[in-house]
Amino acid sequence: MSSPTIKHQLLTQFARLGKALSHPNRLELLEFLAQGPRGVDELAGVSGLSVANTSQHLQQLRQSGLVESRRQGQRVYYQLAGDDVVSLMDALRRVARQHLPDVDMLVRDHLDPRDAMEPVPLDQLLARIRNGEVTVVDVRPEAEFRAGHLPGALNIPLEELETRLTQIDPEREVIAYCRGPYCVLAYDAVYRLRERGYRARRMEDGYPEWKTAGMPVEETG
Amino acid sequence: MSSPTIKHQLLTQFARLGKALSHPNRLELLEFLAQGPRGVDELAGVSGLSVANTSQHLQQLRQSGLVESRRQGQRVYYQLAGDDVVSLMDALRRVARQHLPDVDMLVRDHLDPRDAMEPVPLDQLLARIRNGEVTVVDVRPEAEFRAGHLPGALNIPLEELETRLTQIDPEREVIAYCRGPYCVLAYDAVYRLRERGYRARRMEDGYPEWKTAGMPVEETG
DNA sequence: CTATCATTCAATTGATCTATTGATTCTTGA
DNA sequence: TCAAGAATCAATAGATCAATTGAATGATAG
Repeated sequence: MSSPTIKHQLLTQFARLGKALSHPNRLELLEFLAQGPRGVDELAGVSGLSVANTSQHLQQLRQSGLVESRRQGQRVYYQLAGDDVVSLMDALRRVARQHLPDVDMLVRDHLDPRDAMEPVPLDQLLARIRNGEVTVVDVRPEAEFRAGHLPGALNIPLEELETRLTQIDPEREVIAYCRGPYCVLAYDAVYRLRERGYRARRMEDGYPEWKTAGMPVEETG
Repeated sequence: MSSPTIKHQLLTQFARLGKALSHPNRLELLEFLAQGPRGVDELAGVSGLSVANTSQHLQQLRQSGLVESRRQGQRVYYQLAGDDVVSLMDALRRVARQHLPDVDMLVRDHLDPRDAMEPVPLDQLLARIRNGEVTVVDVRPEAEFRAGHLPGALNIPLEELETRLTQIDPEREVIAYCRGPYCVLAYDAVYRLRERGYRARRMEDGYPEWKTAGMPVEETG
């Protein structure tokens, strides 16, 4: 061994990252943060955790280098440390899907059946948006939509889908998207739209991946 | 929340993967396994762990889906579950390097100074090997070399480097490689060769990445 | 300066993880 | 069938981690 000490130090550091990814609550927080910066209470709200607990998990994430925080007024905003964190989570999901039978089963049983309709790849979609061929529907809650969305997207949170169907042209194809590849919102939306006769498909991946891929977005700053 | 149960189940499964990556010894085992299949006692030997401990870590890795095992005779061989596992580890290293100051410091202080010489990218190297322009030196132990190596590579384990210098043509450029991007063996080799006046450079990444990239290899067996 | 809100800290308990030890299973060769 | 090597299993003690609780900090509005 040329330098076991350095090697071990490096491995210990890498393991810190793994530890950060080893708790479901932290992974959920990372998924929310992939949407964009969020405050602590906001994150506590959507994840159903106590504020103190959320804060502690976020600090672990910060110490592991996955997220950063900045203070703005009396609240603290957390955000992913970089796009490579999104890539890391993608790699994690891909391996899980590929090699954990339980994951494959969950996805197959609960998500895939609704998705016999193949998802639309990002790059193809951009061209069709510019041609005005499709109606892009963002089914996330309004707050997330406001923080950033696809160009020309129509925001219809899932709960309002039935009541706002009239806003969607039945002649044009509908592309729904939400938070990410395993976000069920878009699946649900496509499912319900198809039930009503719309030609609906799901966008492959979600908003964070779209943005990470360098595609144009509309942001409210 | 459309289906919190499924979501939570998925996150829990993803967390299993993170847990597998949360201990330095397991990461080290994964790095060795990235070289190719290995027996338990072999892994225990190179990692310095007891056989029982090694076995238990390997079983955790297997349960997390990262590695597979098969019995051959009286010994059990473990191997990575797929190339996506290598990608996952790459993503992990990249994020660590980017966002953990300690890692960047370690790499900068101990590895980078020896590497002012820029590493050779994989794709460029292949062409130069075929032209016969370079001497490719594999500095890993002989056992690992035998399991698989770059086409035409010369195996000179680091300890034997000084005694076998005569086998290297001083006129041709030397490209050294070993186990991976953070393997210190190749750094050491380049450093020592340069001390003696050779034109030596390091291959970017190591044998596992080369093989994963679909490049040609020579395998025994 | 005080009251209030958002966040963090500190301390506790119960749960999970790790390395070691010694016994056990499984396979091969005699 | 028996003995030996390889790997796993089972049980233990020490360490680390997670969620809760209540107190403490930091920033803003009045």
